Amino acid sequence: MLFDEQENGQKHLEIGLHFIYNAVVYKRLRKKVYHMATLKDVAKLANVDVSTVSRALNNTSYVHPDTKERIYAAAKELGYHPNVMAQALRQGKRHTIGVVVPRLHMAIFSEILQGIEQQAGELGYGTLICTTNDNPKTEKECLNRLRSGFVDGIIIAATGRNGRLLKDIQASGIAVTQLVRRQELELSSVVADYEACGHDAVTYLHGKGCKEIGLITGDLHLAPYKGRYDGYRRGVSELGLEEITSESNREVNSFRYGYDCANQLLDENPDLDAIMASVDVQGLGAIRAATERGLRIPEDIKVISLTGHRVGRMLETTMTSMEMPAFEMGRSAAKMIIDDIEADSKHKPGRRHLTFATTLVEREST
Amino acid sequence: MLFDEQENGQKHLEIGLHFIYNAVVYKRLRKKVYHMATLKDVAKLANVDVSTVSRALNNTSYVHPDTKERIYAAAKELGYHPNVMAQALRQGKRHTIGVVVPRLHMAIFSEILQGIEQQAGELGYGTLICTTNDNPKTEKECLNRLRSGFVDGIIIAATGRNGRLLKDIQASGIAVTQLVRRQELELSSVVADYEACGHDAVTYLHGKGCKEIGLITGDLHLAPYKGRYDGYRRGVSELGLEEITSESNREVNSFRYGYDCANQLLDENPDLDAIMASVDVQGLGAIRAATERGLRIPEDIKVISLTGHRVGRMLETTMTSMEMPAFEMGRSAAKMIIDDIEADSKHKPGRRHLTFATTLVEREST
DNA sequence: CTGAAAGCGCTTACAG
DNA sequence: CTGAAAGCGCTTACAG
Repeated sequence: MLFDEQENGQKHLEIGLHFIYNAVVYKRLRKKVYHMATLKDVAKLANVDVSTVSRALNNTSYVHPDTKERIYAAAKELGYHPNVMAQALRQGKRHTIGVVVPRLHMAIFSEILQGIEQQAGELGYGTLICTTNDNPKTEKECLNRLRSGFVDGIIIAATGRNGRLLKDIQASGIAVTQLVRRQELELSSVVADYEACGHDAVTYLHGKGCKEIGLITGDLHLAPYKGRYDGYRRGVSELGLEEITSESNREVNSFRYGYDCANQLLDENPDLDAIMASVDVQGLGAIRAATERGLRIPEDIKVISLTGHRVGRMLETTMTSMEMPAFEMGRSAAKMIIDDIEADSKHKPGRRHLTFATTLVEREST
Repeated sequence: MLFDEQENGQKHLEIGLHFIYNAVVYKRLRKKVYHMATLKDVAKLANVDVSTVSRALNNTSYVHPDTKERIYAAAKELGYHPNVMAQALRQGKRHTIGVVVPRLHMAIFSEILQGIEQQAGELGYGTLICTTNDNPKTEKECLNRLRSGFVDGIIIAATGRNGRLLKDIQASGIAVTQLVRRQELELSSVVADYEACGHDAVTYLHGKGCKEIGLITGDLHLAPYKGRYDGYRRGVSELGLEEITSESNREVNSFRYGYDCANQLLDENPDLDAIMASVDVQGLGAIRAATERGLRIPEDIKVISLTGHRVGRMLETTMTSMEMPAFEMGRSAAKMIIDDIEADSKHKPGRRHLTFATTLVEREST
């Protein structure tokens, strides 16, 4: 079989795939109960008070050079590492931001995440990542977990079903920024211009001579799908073309989704000359479906993805796509939320919405 | 140009890609200083001591039903969420495991991660993910961050350059399990049988009639590359074939790496009839290189990947690969480390090494 | 059945 | 320049 049913599911077990355990216990480790060195240990060894150690180590006020030296030596000798939980509890700041996304695998989110991590890292923040698989219940659990003291802020590509909870979280003092999906206008966001993206793509294809342009779409409750669809519709209407769309009830970010929709589009529209896929893996499915029917790409049919992902460049037929500056979007979202977190409570920057332009990158599929 | 230089780099900026800021400040939020409800607040409202609230909420000892009801009502009214930092500080357990991997994007790690997350979730643990990009310095920073109170255990696909640090961390009471790469025999591990994988692949290709089989390899300091190479060598020697390998100084987990190595192999061995790629993205590069030379796959040349990743199924020419049970490996690693964490300190299970078998999945590229 | 107290590891006014 | 003390939010023996 070509692909298995669980392509994006949790239980990924290819048929005929077995595994064996070669559990070899090499040696039983004698358990020594080590005790991570604490400030107190350092203080005792350096013969000063814990408060002095704290000040010396954090450079938070003047400490006599000699004392400082003793303290540093003691800390080094004991391999002292501050306990971040205690620091956080005391200071009310965790220097950590939570990132909640539907998925990482084969999705634009893994590119965005690199931007978030880089920017956060530069500003001294760590990230805590949760994947929801677009399940509102999972999302809710993630959010509740994060809100309970793990993070100072949350960046989320939401399902749109926990808007109330997100606003509660924001109200309780944890910064929230929406990423990719602007579901709530009351919360800050960093997104791409999906409407223009859909419009530009259909206009481009028309310019290439296409007359019957199909759109593979997704859940229109989600802003990006809605935006692309709106842009497509506007373009189609401006150009005097017919609106042709398809969707499926499979996992939306999947090869199979694109494959099924493309087949449906081709069945119902024998003269179809272009397919617009919402995301790259759908585009892969569409390319495969067209190829199986003996259609040549791009001669017989053109394929474009509306969410450029790095895989598009790596194919036998590389894929034209509308690319969003994923890395920069990640950086922006991180910057925005950290600004929020660190702002003096009297000067919170307030809600902001950022929209990035997308760019057409021509490759071989059009 | 076909691909840009930063394919796997940090600065992903496709040429000609610009972005605009449409920063629209919709409304300035009046900052209310909310104060997350604490046990104390609940206690006051329910008119009992904090200790009773704690016992009631955690079901940790009998509490009078009436009292319990008052407490539940109060907690609900205040929207109480326990502060995990405080719990962790008090209990010495964080119910969180750190996961340190080279990358998530287009790599097997994102599949493994799903297994880790599922298993951890079932056992009440969260995960904290760090990516190192195989940079030992970044890895060191990640580890130091994690060890300082964030996690109870660390699952790592290591660079192999911080072995000393890892052992220190283990010694300091934080469980450590190696994943995918068994670099240190003193630390537990969950890996696939790379040696058999390389051997089986070359044997399979020979069975298909191939006589000149090239291997695209990587950093032999890393156990998986070393293992596959050893297996390949054993196979080649058993079969009386010539050893043909190639490597490049590009980012190892990249399309370009595979593309360059395939071209080198084909330049130096005009009769080459098979290419074994270490990972799927290399395989994509090899397919592309072969196709550009007018070679047909699989008729003129066969391509196989030694690390099956979901993308292999989604291509115009689907790719044969040796697949490891990534999801199960993730589950195992999580189970193993949580067993370790929760074991009574007198009965630590000790070091264990698990090796999973890989399975050949035939597709169209061979 | 429930309260008072100690303490997890830190930071930070407050004295001196 | 440095110490003593309070407190972040919780849990858990110890009493009663």
